Amino acid sequence: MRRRSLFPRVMIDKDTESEKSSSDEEEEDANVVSPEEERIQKGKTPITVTLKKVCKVCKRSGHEAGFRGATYIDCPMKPCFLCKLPGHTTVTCPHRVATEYGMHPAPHKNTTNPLEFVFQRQLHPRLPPIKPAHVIPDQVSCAVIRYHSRRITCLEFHPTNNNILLSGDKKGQLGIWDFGKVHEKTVYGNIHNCILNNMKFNPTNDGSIYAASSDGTISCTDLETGISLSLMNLNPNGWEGPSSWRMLYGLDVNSERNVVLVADNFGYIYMADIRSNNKMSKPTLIHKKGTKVVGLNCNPLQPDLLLSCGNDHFARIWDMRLLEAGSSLYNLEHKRVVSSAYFSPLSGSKILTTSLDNRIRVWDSIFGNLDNPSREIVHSHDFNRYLTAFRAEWDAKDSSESLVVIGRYISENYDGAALHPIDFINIRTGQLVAEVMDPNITTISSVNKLHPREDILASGSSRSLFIWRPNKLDIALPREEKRMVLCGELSKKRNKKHGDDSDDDSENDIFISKDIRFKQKKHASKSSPYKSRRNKQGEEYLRRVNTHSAPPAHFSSMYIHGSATTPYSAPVMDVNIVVPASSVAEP
DNA sequence: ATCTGATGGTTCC
DNA sequence: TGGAACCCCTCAGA
Repeated sequence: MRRRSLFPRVMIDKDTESEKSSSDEEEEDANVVSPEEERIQKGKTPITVTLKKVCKVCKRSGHEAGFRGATYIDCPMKPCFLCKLPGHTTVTCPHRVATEYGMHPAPHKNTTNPLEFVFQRQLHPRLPPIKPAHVIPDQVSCAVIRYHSRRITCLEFHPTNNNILLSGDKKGQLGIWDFGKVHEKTVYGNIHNCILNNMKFNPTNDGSIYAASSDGTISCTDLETGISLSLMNLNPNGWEGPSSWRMLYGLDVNSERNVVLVADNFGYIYMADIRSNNKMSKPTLIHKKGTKVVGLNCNPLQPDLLLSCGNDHFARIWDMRLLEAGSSLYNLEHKRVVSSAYFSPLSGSKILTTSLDNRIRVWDSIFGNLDNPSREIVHSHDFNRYLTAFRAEWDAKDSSESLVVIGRYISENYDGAALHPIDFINIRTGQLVAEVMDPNITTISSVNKLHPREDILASGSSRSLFIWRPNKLDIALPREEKRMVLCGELSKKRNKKHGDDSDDDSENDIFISKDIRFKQKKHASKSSPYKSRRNKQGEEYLRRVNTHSAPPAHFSSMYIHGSATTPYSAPVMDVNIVVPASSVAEP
């Protein structure tokens, strides 16, 4: 009291009535002050701080954006966060209800023109149906591991060993995980010293991998020894300021020419010879000068056909034999930054791009008209600064080249939990085929890769890695493994400050592995269904005690649309486009 | 439970 | 062209 009397009295006035007119924002409320306090203050005017409920997005009062429970309420003053069009919010966006909204499915050609017929047959000797439904699992089990110290930036499956997943992170570390033997992982932390942007296996030696990093180098790392050699260093003089520091983003290998292709943040492409490990020729400007080229992809059938994409809003097709500035064969225009562009993995005749305008674009044939995409699928993958860019990735096992996987940015309220699923999309129809999520994984899985040979999905979410596979595969597992249910932290990360840069993060791993088959939402029960055990290494883990029968089907980890066995429980709403009201009614 | 700090890149002027 | 402002659903650790 005595102390306070030295200062003007500060009143905190918490406003709960958002409906109040904004005119009273400026005026000071008449505060009720006891006569004694008034005497102490001796005429000092109280300062009133009014905490008015204000929309954190547009800073206006009358409505609030943010989570209400597990449902995110959009700011009505902004265009739809999903499709970016004005007039409605994400909640009522028709694309949220159905990803195929506004879609013109790939035409089933019923042509009588013999030329077209021949052309069509040449492109698609047989047009198989999308990967059969039974191969898209209706339930998945999942393994989780965390050994990266920064968020994951890229994933790659081993070309011959089915159980090896390679992962790169923002710090430049390269992780090798044998998810067959859940515990086995290796982290190489001394290859790069900042973001590992892309990696690709050496086509002639699957024991080594090439990686492009923002430190401006290409590395070739032996997976066994971790010994790495540098094929290129674009910053030989070290840091001379941001205007000269070159970072490498896009990377691919042209196996016919034995050349590693990389692209930098200033719009240039570089080549390095695999055999001599030397930089070849001079760099070529392939995107707008000064803009980042984030992706390079060689055509699987004709490696001299190159696809690039970047921050100048274009994906561009090039002929390697005539590679010079401005010589692109085609420029595929986008409305915003293109974060990935890939030829289809089998025929190489389709193109799939992911752009920050929240659209996945598909060109059905590189031999056809490339002026406009064949389809644009509205999908939430606009990302913020803390996430790795989303990329739509092909399923190389789908002979119809229709199935694509991509993580989703905006969450959905799944039985009270805000989850960010990983979406399987049929790019011929725009339909959402399946969504993968787990009630325990609340983070956004922006990095996803499908196994080239097996029904396995790998995801990178923040610093964690996930392996998802259908439960039906469990049938083939030995009994003990089949029932193996690990959940929880096996070892706590030591508190370690920066300083000695010893990079022995493998010592600090947090390891989590769990089976999510029967996982229920967190708040369902407070008592833990897990018991503490120790594994062979003496590490503690938690094992699920089977006290309950299987939960309701809608807690399964994978939701299949239109499936009779696993009902899709995401909210179904009327498509009702409304003009945003100036104020949203308070609950 | 609540808060905070580390973080980039794009767009606009 | 450069620089500042801005950016809707982060994440992890304290």
